Amino acid sequence: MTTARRDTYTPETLLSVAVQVFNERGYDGTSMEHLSKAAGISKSSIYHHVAGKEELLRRAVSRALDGLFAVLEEPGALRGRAVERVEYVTRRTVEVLLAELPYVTLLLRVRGNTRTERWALERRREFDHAVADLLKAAAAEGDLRADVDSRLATRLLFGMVNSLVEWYRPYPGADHSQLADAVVHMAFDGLRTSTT
Amino acid sequence: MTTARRDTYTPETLLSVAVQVFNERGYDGTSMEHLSKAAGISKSSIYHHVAGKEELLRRAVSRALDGLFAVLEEPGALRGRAVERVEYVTRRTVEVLLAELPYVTLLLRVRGNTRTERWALERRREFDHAVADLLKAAAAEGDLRADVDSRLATRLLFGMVNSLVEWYRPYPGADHSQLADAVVHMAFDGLRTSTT
DNA sequence: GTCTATATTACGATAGAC
DNA sequence: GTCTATCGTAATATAGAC
Repeated sequence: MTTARRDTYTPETLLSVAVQVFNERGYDGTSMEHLSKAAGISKSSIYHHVAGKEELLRRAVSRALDGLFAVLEEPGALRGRAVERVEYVTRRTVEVLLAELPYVTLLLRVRGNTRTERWALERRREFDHAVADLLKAAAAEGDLRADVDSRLATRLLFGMVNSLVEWYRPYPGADHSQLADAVVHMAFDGLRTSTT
Repeated sequence: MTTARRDTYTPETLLSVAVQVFNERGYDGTSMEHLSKAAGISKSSIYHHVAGKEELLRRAVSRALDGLFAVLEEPGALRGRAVERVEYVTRRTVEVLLAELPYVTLLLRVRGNTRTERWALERRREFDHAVADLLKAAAAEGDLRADVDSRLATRLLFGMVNSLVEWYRPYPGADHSQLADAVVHMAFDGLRTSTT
């Protein structure tokens, strides 16, 4: 668990170490002792950079949420037919998830035990609702199946997207857009070769 | 399966209380004090029924794993075209997940911090691998898309299925087969009305 | 079977030297 | 900025009465 020590830490560089440990052991399963060993500095040195464990969590989930909400403001999410906007948001959500993998991973595992965690859950709900509205509009325009509730479809869609954090591990030169294509294709066209 | 509250606890009735608290607070975020208050007995009384916190986790994930692996032995998973077997296993997995919701929920959240958790993760991998083999066979028979890797397809499929534990809450008279239909339909035929 | 009381360790966080 | 030392609390688990 102990890693090589760096020159000096900033809140940001310390955060990257902490998030990695949080994701390996779980937030509640990670002690300040675990963090200090992973960072190569003492427990008290960590408190020089951040107020405590929960601030590290807050910084991490904030970064993830900022990335996700920014997608909703991009032109591709605001213009065109609803179905195209849904596909765009889905694809970009995958890309943000992969680009900010450790931070989004931590966000998706928050349980709600502290105020910070409950705030994160609330913001996630806002994001999901925005996408659910898009799905509903796409169904109303006749481009998406109307026999499945939009809320259910959104949940299944993001269940699939979010599950990427459970197994995807980046490698040098990884092509995120290709994986995003596969996810969008499966979500909108399904696994089967021909519809029955 | 009896759910009636008894005068005194057995390991099984205590387990149902513990699993509920584990799922609300997370396993690591749950103390024996939390469990004792939820069960209405003292901490030391819990130790009369089980050896400790980890035994409760082991019993819970074992129950979930037994339910999932049993699906693979059912006739529908062993006979017929591969694509039909995949659909059958998917549908039955959803049904087992919903029938044993608290136990499967806990299983899907283990991180691997203890030996019990690592054993659970290993068994989950075995299950996923069995389904990936089925998917590969279905693609080889031409019934499933061949342009998506079978392991990737399996991961996305079960990402969607497993995400049910994040939001589904049972209610009296709930129709699990209907939800299972919706999941299978979305996974195999997609969200779109017409393929492009 | 359940309780109170307690042993023992681990945890988050702080104090103060350098 | 980092350290050692430590505080106060909360954790898992046990002892022994009833």
